[in-house]
Amino acid sequence: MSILTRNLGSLKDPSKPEFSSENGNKACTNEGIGVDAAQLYDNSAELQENFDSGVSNGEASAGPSSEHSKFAIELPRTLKYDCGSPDCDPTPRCGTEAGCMSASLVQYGQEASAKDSSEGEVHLSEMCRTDQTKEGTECDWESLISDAADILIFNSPNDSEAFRGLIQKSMDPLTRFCTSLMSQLPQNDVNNVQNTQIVDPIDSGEQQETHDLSAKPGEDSELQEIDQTQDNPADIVLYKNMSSNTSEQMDNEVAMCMPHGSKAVSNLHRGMRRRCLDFEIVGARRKNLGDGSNSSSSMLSQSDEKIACHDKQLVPFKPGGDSSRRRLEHAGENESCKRCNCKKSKCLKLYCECFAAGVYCIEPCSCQDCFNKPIHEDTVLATRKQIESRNPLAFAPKVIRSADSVTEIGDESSTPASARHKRGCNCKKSNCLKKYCECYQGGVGCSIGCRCEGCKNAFGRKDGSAPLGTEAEQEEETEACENSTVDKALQKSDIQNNEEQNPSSALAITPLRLSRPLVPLPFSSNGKLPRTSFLTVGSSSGLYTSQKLGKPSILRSVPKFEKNFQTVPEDEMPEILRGNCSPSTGIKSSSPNSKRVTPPQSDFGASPSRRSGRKLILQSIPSFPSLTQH
DNA sequence: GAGTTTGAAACT
DNA sequence: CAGTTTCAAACTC
Repeated sequence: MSILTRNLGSLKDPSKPEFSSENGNKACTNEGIGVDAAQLYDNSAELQENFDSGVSNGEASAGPSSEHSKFAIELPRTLKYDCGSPDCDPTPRCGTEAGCMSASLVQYGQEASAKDSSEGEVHLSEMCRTDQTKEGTECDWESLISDAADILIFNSPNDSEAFRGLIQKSMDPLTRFCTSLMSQLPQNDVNNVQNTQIVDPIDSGEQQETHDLSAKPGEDSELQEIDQTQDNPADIVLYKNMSSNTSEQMDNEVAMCMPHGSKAVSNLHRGMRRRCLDFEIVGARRKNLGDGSNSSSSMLSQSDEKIACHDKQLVPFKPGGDSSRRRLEHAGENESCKRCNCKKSKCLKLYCECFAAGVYCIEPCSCQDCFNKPIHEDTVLATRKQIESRNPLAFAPKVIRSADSVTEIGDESSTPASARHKRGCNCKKSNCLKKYCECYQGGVGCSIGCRCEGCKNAFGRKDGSAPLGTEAEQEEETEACENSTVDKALQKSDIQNNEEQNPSSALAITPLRLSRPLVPLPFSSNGKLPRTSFLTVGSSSGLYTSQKLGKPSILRSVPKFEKNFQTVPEDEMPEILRGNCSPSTGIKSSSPNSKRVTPPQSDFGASPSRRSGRKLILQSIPSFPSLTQH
């Protein structure tokens, strides 16, 4: 609790000392580091603007959509955490996304603070209306809901409750969403809520699908276990709070749907903030999983892996200390979770993988003078803002999934791979055969946009030659996905990536830095290429698709899938939204450097993978009106 | 584990 | 915008 409170306080309180931590003095010296709360708020405003702009681009109903987009962005990110899809490589990406989430959430909260509560209310109410009235939007809601569920689980339980209704709703027809939500809230008992929170997040992944039903029964048990197993009192407290505050939260939920629940709105925002900040909870959860004693653990195991990846984000704070240790152990299993080793950047530059990934540094990091910690949240956000101001895509996923079919982007076609590095590499000596190469590292082929020399990228050469060529590479590729050929593989992986990376996805301007591009940690701990890694950002694709296709198509298609799969893919929404949000969003975006940036493309197409269903959903999700370009 | 290589990020 | 420097990861030994 105390932690939670602190976090909230820090977020809300502009006056809060920027650097409370031991490093505080250093931080001040750092340029750009010392940013005041006002700046942060400004960021929020900017974000807001981005969204609005996106809206303007889109349809008339843009207003609401903007809010949607916000939610979508945030929510999706969360999903990533759990998304444990069986296929998914529990790679670091997860962590990254989580980080994104946190960041996004934070910003979101800031926005809320900065903005008029009334305004927020309107948006929310409109959202509800929109959903009710529009089928297309339904998808959005569902996705949002599912996302929300994830958030709830991983982030603060309290907040999650607020969404509980939404989550439940997800199961129900959207049309009834708001109304039912309100009516249901009262009926729900705490247990259910908790269960929902826990379970839903998991759902996001395929596993989730499989486990959803099974999981629910054990939800209570799981929750209990958490309490029992938790080393960290703080975590326990949080979970318990959830139950205690249920009524209040319920109110909040209702407010969300309620047209004029300014209070509700504020609460909601607050909740989001809390989620962002309360990583401990997640950690607790993880611990739980890590203990593996639970019956539920089995189902969580997969997601757990991912979660482990998120350790950084999830466990920025170590209230208890023990928890972090456990996590580490856990994480150790998956080396995929990387930690930085920054010496001079203070982990506030893109040099820092953690920072670049949008995640906080955690214990395992060997960094020095690290400011990339929750305590320095302000600094981190400010720095981010700075960097983004320089390069809006700085935090976008480095690898953008693009549909092969999509030709608009142009260059992309050169590479067989469906995904591309947003800027392209500039390798001179590695021949794009080592992880020095971001394209290779990201499991994507080089494209025309790359300035590499002697490209031999196993995933696809710059010249467009088939991926794979070198024997050694083939091995890797084979491992990774046999994919060199493969769109399918890519798609499959894309799904994961989308969920994970997307957040920031490609989309050009991600208003909220939330999403962190997945950290390029595609490679498995053993150094093999991550199967999923190459997949890349699907979300962006979603966005792209939406733009191209236009809302109508999207909306129509989406609902269909949604119904089939209640779980909505996390990222897609956000990406799409982002795309809208960013004025420039268009299909292409150019990096400040004039380096080539490939917009995310969607490959709607299908992915044969088992996740296909899910993937489709994600892509289709972008039903937001604002998304459509015209 | 230390040292080297590499290329992105940052700076000029 | 190009060139240079800085940085930290990737890699090698």
